[in-house]
Amino acid sequence: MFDQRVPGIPSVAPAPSPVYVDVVLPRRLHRPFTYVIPSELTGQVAIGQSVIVPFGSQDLHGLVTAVHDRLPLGAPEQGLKAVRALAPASPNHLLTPAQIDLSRWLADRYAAPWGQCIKLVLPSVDQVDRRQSRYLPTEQGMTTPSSLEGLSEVEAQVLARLRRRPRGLTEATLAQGDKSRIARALQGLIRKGLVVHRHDAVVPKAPRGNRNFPQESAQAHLAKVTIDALPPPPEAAAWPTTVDQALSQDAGASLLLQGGRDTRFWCLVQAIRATVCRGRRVLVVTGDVENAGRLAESLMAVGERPLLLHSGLSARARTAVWQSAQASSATILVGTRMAVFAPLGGLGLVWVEGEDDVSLKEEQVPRYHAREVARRRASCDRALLVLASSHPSLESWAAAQQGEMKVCVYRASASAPSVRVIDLKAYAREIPAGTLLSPPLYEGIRDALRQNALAILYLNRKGFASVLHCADCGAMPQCDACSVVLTFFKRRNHVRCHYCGRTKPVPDHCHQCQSLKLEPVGSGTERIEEAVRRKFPQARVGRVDGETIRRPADARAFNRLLAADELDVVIGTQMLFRLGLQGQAAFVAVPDADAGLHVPDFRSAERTYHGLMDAVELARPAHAGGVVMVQTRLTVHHAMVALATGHDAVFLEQELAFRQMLQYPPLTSLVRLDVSGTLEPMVAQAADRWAALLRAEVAGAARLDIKAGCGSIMSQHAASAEGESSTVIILGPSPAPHAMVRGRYCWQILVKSLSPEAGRELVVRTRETLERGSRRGGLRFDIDVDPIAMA
DNA sequence: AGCACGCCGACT
DNA sequence: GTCGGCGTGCTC
Repeated sequence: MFDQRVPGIPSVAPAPSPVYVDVVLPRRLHRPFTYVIPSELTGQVAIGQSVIVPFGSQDLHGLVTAVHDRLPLGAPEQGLKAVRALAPASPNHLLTPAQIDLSRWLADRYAAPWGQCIKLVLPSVDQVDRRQSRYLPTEQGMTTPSSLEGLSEVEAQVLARLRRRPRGLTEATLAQGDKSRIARALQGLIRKGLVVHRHDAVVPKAPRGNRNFPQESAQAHLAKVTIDALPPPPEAAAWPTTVDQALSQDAGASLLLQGGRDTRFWCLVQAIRATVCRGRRVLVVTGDVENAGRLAESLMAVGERPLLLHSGLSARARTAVWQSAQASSATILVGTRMAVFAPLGGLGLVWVEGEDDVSLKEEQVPRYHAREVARRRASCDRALLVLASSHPSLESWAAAQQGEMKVCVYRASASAPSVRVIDLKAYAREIPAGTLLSPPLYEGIRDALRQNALAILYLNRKGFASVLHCADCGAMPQCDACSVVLTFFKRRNHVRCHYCGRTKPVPDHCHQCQSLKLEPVGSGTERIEEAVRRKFPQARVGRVDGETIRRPADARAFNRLLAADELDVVIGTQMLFRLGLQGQAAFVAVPDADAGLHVPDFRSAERTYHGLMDAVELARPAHAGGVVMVQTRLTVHHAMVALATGHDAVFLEQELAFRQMLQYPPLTSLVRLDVSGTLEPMVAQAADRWAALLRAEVAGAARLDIKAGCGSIMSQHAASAEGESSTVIILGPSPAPHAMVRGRYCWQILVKSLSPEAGRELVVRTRETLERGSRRGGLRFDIDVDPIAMA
């Protein structure tokens, strides 16, 4: 069809139609695969097009990333398969250049296979409906008497069933109940030529209906008027002007917004209106499903019509939302992490709500951080990026300090409760063993009960490790090199650093105060609930944690209980902050604020501080009697000082200084490498090999630097000690904190580097060499760029 | 990633 | 002997 040469005119190199395509498949594969374009598809295959290709024994949707008119380098010369079909010409199967770029960026940024990244920008590539493939008896299978063949019992049964249904049966129908047995029999029958497996590569049906919008509340129209008329909260008076200026900048500005939940929501509504006025679209991303739902509902209540996208929706519902976003029928989309890839064009505002939330980081490959993707999307569309939270992440705050974004702090001082930091050491003798109930805490609860008001106890015991601490001063032994808490191994009687893997004998005295009372901590918090119940037998006590609140329905039930005034004291973990109890408690206590510091992670102080801030937010304003008590043995810790004085900057500046001193993010860039497999010695050996490879590369680069530059010769010793002079530092390998996960042994290596690219590039290069070697023992090599926690 | 194939132990 | 569980290697 393309080859319409006019006869008579000599064929002077007519632009040849491409004959080969590179296809990226939605699998964990690092390279594209080359296919032949069959003659009937000549001229119809373009970059960005989704195609159906045979891959092994299955048919897959893949994405065309390149077209060639001759065999591309590296492709096998024979045995190439042909593209089976084009995916239907629906927007569902066509990536825009922007989406291709985003997926490519993601693959580079997070050292992830491109195919996996494409799944995020085009979820429907993964949906070739396998249930539509059918098994059919062949002619031979229809005619041969089954008794004659060497068939197993199951094979004979399956063949008999298929003979009765010459149009074939789907695997789902055939394999009811007994999957693998029948699948195996089918393979046997196929091998014997009695059955064929036919893939019609049917594309999933287009979803019906337009129920993608959350229910509109009856008062929405009225509400819109109300909020417009509502004066801005005094602390955020400057916001409308700030947003207006930011939106007017053509380059795409970034703002770091810090404030309470209600203030932030007001700011969001203002920003949305200003953006929509300019004819541009809005993407709002937040950490958890409930919050996304709540935001969407609140936006509905003020008259907006956001699309809602999160992992709680069915695949079909998600596809529908995706289509609506692409079809431009919506201007606002609210959702969780995954929503940051929604195909919403012409963005004017990208809002990350709760930008410090760790759930914005995906823990599966590709291990992206939605905040970073949001940044990328905003910059591609020259949109305004707003990172909003009650307490900024250190990353974002440092970026603001560097002048990369403007900071807007809208704190309503009037709504702050009175905060008291209690020194547990001072009450050591008065506290019943293991209960942590100091006299002031006890009084606080009693006062709240007397007023018939709510008391909340926040127990931060997430990710507890076995750690030693000094009973006198509260200090915890740390790794000299990594400055993270050392984990205590009782059986081996040693302490170990999870970052660099070094072990030491258990120290016999505290380095801070020379006390000899170093003891393991960790069990005290469990007894608090019991102690509260015993001390206040008349109080109605409720517990909120991962066990009591499993589903959103549980949270609603709990809220109903509270609303009906059925609870006096609520004890809980971070889960407390998701219930929307902000500003409701007369008394909030944190019996053991240090608990969060017992996590061997350089971010443990930041997490602890954020948890404490969230706890403070649960209390009423001081003028309404709101009191917060925070108990600690580390009263001089910057988190406690910041909390006691109410000056965020105390914490942020001090913490940033620590990170700088110890070369942690945000001042350096971190990559965690996971080596896992079924045989421990092989895993350990492979991890050693990778670390050695990395060190060799680093040393090689350092030698080059020396030759080129200063000429001073680094001694062997200094080189192997990886001194400050090096821009890349390799820590480990060490067994992962949870050394065995699902029968696989895990080891990890940390790569610290001054430039993010240097670390990433080094890691990717060495993985290639490593994977070229043997892959026995089920070894896997995973890369986590900017890890948020140790695995 | 997902699938087939092959080897091995448990059971009819 | 058959069944089904894993470990291993391959996919244009």
